[in-house]
Amino acid sequence: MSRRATVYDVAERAGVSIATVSRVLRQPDAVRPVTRERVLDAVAALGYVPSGSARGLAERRTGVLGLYFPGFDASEDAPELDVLGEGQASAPTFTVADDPEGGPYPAMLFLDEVLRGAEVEAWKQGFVLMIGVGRDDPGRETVRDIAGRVDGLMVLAQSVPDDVLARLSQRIPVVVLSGAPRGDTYDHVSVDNAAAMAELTRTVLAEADAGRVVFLAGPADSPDGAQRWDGFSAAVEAAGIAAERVTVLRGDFTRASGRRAAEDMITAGVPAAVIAANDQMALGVIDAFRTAGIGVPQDVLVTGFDGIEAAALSRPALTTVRQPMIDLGRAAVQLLARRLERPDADPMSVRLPLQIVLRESSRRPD
Amino acid sequence: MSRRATVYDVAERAGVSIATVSRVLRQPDAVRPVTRERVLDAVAALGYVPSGSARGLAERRTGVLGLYFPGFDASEDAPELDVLGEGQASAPTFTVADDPEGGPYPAMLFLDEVLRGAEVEAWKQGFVLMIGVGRDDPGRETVRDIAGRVDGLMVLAQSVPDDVLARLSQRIPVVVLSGAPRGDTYDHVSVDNAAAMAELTRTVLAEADAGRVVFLAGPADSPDGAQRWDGFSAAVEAAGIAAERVTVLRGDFTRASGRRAAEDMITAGVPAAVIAANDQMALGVIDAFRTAGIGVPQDVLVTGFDGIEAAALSRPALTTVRQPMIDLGRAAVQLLARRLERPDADPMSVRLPLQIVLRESSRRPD
DNA sequence: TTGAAAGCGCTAACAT
DNA sequence: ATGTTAGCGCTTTCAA
Repeated sequence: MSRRATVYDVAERAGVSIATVSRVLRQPDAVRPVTRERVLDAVAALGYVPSGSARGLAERRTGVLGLYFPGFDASEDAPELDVLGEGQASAPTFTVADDPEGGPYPAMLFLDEVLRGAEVEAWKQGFVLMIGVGRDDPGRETVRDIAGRVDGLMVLAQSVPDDVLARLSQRIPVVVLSGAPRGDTYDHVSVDNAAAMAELTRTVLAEADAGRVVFLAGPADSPDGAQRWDGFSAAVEAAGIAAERVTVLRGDFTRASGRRAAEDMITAGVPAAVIAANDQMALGVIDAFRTAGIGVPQDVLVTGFDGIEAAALSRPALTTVRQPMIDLGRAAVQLLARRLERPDADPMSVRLPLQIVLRESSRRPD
Repeated sequence: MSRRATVYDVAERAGVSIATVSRVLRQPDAVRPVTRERVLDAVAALGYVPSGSARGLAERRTGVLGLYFPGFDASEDAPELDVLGEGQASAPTFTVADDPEGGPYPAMLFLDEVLRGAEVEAWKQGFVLMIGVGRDDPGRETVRDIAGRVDGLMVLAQSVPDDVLARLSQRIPVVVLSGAPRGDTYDHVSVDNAAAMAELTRTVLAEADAGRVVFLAGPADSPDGAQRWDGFSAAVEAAGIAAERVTVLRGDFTRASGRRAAEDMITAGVPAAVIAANDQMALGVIDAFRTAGIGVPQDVLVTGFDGIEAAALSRPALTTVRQPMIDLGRAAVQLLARRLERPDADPMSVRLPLQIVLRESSRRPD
């Protein structure tokens, strides 16, 4: 890996100018076949790979789309992994075990699916994807760093403060994912959290006494969480119960916080139904109830929100509202691609449909 | 979004030179506080975001790691999604349904988990990740494109031909994931497919007649698939059966191909056990057997390989060999980070342990 | 069809 | 502490 080959090296070796080298790579037909071959040979011989930075600088575009999100839920305390350490050679290449309960990592979650969608669509459209995960940087370096390297940026709602977002969008198109629309400065893809939660709540209230329902809320600063509360409280009020009278517990969207909340409920008296602001917490609730010997749905109904995979596969299967996560990612890419083509088009807001999925956990046995 | 602000604009507005602007951003302490403030004000006022291309060119490094993989399994025929079309406004914001069977997209698969691992580790180490998914490009443009934009590249085994890989590694460090080690030119992270498959096979042979076992192989060009076959055949021979006598069916790692293979088996006579080269195919086999009223594990044992999530959650739960997918991704990033620090270190090969997970599908009922 | 030369926007010596 | 300047490696007019 001596010194990296550049256009100059290739040009010299092929006996042509750097302009010709560039042409061979960009518009091969503009070069005489003989010349082209000579250049291609030199390219191969030198292992020449064009510098993306130089090209990006000269072309003033990169062909890369950025996706930025806040940070990892539980993965922040991912276990240490040190493959570079000693003692590798002596380790066994496999072990045998009876089905171990859950590994050290969480299952596929919201972000993974959004990412998958973005990948698929970027791939279809011929873009490359750059992924940045926020760290606790005061100066918001990471997101700016990414913004400087891409043609367009997708950000998860609330992962970036408004002022930073405003500045970034001065440089490149920005698409905001989910959450409440933020004015109409940016392109936006969202879902109708409130409407779906209201409907889901109505369904539950058909089976459970509105006065004995507990709402398990998300973190106070989550816009999605807030919208879900809005939908819930609207439905409860419509059923003739003041929202203030409902028991509200607050979690942080993690499974563990759901377990804790359920333990509190057990202490205070098991409710008729628990409506959680996301699946993870709902699953935690079910965990804790099971441990305590309380049956779902026999003794208490439970619902979630998001539609992660684990919700479909839990026992009992969890009633939830499925977000079109993959399509959210895809839509964001489409919006970005569109704006890159037509920079001056009006900001567009796309609202994707949610799907309420009724399953065992909310269906009182006959 | 007039013209993008550059260092020159900022410098002019702040009444300083471009060098000072650059300093304020790179080494703030080297600038007098008053000056720094002036510059920062100008930055904010102009919405200045440094160009990653220019910076990368000048610094000769980007801080980005690349991850390249072949293409999407089944997602190539992902359904059309057109969010930009008409009629959006009138669409309902949600729908209600009883638990729908499987959506249009596959569950979280091998690649998704590897990706997650890479993300986590890149995040920990302060790198940004660039993801490229291969298209059927003759000139291998995509991977070269990525290689030109990153400081180091991770590729999935067999997703890139040897000659291309060799060329790329002339420019930047390359880490190859999984599969058989390719000489010792690159850093490498792999697993011992053969040993684990041999052990798994032995376990199955303890319950099923070796003469009545079917091996469901992967595509002929998969090195992982080949290694799994090696392990299987070794175990079978050790049991006193010539490998040639074993019935071998070939699939392409998809669930559908597993279903087809099972249908063939049903026609030819249901075997005592099916050992599949990956989980997807094993799940397909179970699908088809269930449809035909053949019980797993009562009538036939089935095992997979990979340890994807769906394997743990299927009915019956699938015996498999769990790959440390997340750790594979993390290890690759660690290897890359190490090499960027010490470019001349000897190529390193890390072998991660597999875990054989015995579950219902291979456990003959008492 | 090919070459010469002027940027693209930034960093990092080197001067001051 | 700040300014000047020479690249970094490529694309793209404009000429020849």
